Amino acid sequence: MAYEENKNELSIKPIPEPALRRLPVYYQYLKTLKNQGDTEFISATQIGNDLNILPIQVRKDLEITEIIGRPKLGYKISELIKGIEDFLGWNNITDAFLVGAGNLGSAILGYNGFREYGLNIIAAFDNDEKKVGTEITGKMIFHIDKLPDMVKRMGIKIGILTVPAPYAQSVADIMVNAGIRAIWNFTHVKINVPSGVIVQHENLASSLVVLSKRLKILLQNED
Amino acid sequence: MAYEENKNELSIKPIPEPALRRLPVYYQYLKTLKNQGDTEFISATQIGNDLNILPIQVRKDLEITEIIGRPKLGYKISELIKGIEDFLGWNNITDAFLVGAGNLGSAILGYNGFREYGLNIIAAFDNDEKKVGTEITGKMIFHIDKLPDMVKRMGIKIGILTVPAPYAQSVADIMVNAGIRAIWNFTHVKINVPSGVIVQHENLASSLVVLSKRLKILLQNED
DNA sequence: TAGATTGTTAATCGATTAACAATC
DNA sequence: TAGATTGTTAATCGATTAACAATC
Repeated sequence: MAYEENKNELSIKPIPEPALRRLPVYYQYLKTLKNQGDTEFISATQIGNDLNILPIQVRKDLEITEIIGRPKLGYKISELIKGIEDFLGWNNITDAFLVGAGNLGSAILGYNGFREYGLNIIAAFDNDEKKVGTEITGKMIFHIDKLPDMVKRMGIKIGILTVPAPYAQSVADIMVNAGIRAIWNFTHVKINVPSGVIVQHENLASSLVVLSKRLKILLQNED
Repeated sequence: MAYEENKNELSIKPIPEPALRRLPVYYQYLKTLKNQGDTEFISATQIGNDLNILPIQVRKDLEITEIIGRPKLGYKISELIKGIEDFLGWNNITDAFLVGAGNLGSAILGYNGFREYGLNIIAAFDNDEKKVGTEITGKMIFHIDKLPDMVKRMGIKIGILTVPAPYAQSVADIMVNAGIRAIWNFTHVKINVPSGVIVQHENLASSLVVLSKRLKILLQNED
């Protein structure tokens, strides 16, 4: 019947972004639990306590991994970890390039933790001849002119943008023309890209505003 | 009458966090407009077009600054800028300390843009004797042992945490004991603080997950 | 067994979007 | 004046939270 069409297996249910953002938090927590190694199962109640999230929200969030728990026992830790990895596709690592090997760029290059989340930054680019040809924490720095060729040859889809603000748009243009489909933008400049290209803007000013408003309210309530 | 009590001037209406996060985006945009200097007024329609936000949402967001626009004309740019500054308290600058003068810490120290958003990082701390006593982009590096005294003497309320993950919790404890009330946490470790202290966790893994899911969906829809 | 915890269905809450009279 | 744009009130949408039977 027509009204049952959307019940079929292929219908893609949209994943709420807030839940998506919480998954890596659970993941890191579960990894720690597993390393401690003193329990095989964990309840949503316990996770919620430790992470300051309501248990019902924990259950809802974990539901999207399609891992099922057992009443009374909770969830099997190893299953949950595997479930999150599978859902987020962390088994097959995605390669990325970074452009702008300044302090922030170097910090990101040096932080190998993203590999755990399926992202491998394989090289960096800069226009500073002094940096070109050197390595930062094991990653080669190439001249920005080499980017288009290398993106095409290696089929790179993700670019990390850590250049000074005035260069942000022009470097983004180079990325897009080369075939980059997703830009992780760490500059505080809004960049324009054609449709079919994603920009994830890491907006520190927004976070700062939230922090200082919360602090202000906190301090106000004290006097 | 009792039922009118919550209508009084003093009742604090909660500010939706999503709207709060968008304010700095409008602010940066308006500053650029002002510098170009070719218009005195701007409509929500125009802002929405340029920023890819629905005009009605722009109006709702700007409403919280209590700046009123004029039908047909729009909002006066200079009033909006002032309105956002006032609402977010950017006139009186807040001082902050940063702990952990590695690459990421240095990047944040070197980025003077936060002063525009009311935050002034006045010094940094580290436990590396080689760094102590030196300056990074004009900011002195002190030994971490000096932190408690200086926090108390200067009445610092905000601490920025950019130490390696294993030190995150213990440094946070030092901050809290010293009197820090808000911690901007750039490590990927969840830290525990007593009530009355705020933690703003800058979770890059969450952003990365959103970016890669969106990219995956984009690429899937192409074949 | 009794009690804790699950998955599921329903209720609530808050943010986004729509509708529209007022107006420069 | 006519039309674009405002502020405000109402409708929609989606995420969070509550309720509860099923169950190890």
